Amino acid sequence: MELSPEEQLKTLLRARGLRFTPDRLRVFRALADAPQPLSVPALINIVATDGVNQATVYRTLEQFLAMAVVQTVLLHDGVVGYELVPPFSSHHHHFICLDCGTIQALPADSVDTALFKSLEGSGLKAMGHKIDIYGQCERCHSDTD
Amino acid sequence: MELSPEEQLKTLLRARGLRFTPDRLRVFRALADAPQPLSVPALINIVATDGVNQATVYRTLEQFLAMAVVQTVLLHDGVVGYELVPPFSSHHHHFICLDCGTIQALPADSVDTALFKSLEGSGLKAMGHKIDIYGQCERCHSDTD
DNA sequence: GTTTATGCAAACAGTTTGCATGTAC
DNA sequence: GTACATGCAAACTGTTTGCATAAAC
Repeated sequence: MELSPEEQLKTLLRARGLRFTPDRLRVFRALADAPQPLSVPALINIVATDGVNQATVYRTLEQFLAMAVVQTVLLHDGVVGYELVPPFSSHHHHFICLDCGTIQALPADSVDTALFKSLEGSGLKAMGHKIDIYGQCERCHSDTD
Repeated sequence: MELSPEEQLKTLLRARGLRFTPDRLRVFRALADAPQPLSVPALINIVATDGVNQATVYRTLEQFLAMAVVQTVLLHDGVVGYELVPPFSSHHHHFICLDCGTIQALPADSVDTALFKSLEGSGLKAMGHKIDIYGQCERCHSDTD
């Protein structure tokens, strides 16, 4: 049977002797509900409305990172962002249009297969990755033709 | 004819009304000589031996970023690193070992070819990308066998 | 000679830490 | 009841800024 993401979080916390508290759930949900990775200030801002303290956010992120519940990604302007890792979120890549700035998710399959193939025989064992592709989306591309 | 990377930097600076100074060249060389992206403290540490001031490093990085001479990448522990962009450095991707934290450059060719192939027929036109692969390097992988 | 770059030190912002209190188990 | 989690405030670190001086052009 399948556990809900929040049940999985509870299990993971228990396995480490940590407690499943309302504040930790609030941080988790803020990340789960966000359409994009969140910077620390953005995350603090969101959960502050639920009365979660700054220090608690920092401590929680550190634990989630150690538990591999979240991962860091680089936002456009050199700021570090946090997002849930699979299976807590779906695995995908991003295509960022340099003209109009829209970001669209790319299905992971074809890219991933290609990627792992390219490492064959290298002795490297890939366990995760992050891909951002920049260019022109269909609409902007046809505009310049 | 081909200009050397340092001549190109000079030209780019001049084009913006900025000056080609010894300190800027030292920051540029530190980045060019580094086998990996450098965190700000690491970079400060390196050029400090040449007598470059902290504030100068921050100001120079900001300019290089605006000039698209450097780009930011995410280091293993959620720290932001800086590296030269092509044509100032060769185009490559990174393999980050989750065990020992070392970062190694991957030749771009095989990965890139695979990547562009995966976009065929999508209507998307890729112009640039950034790939980080996480996993175990050869040494750490054999340690756990 | 003019304009930009740099060094210094102060100001600032973001992050971490210690300790008393509250809460999950 | 015990051990962990949280809130608060102070301490700390990294980053930015203003201004006087130095250097590039």
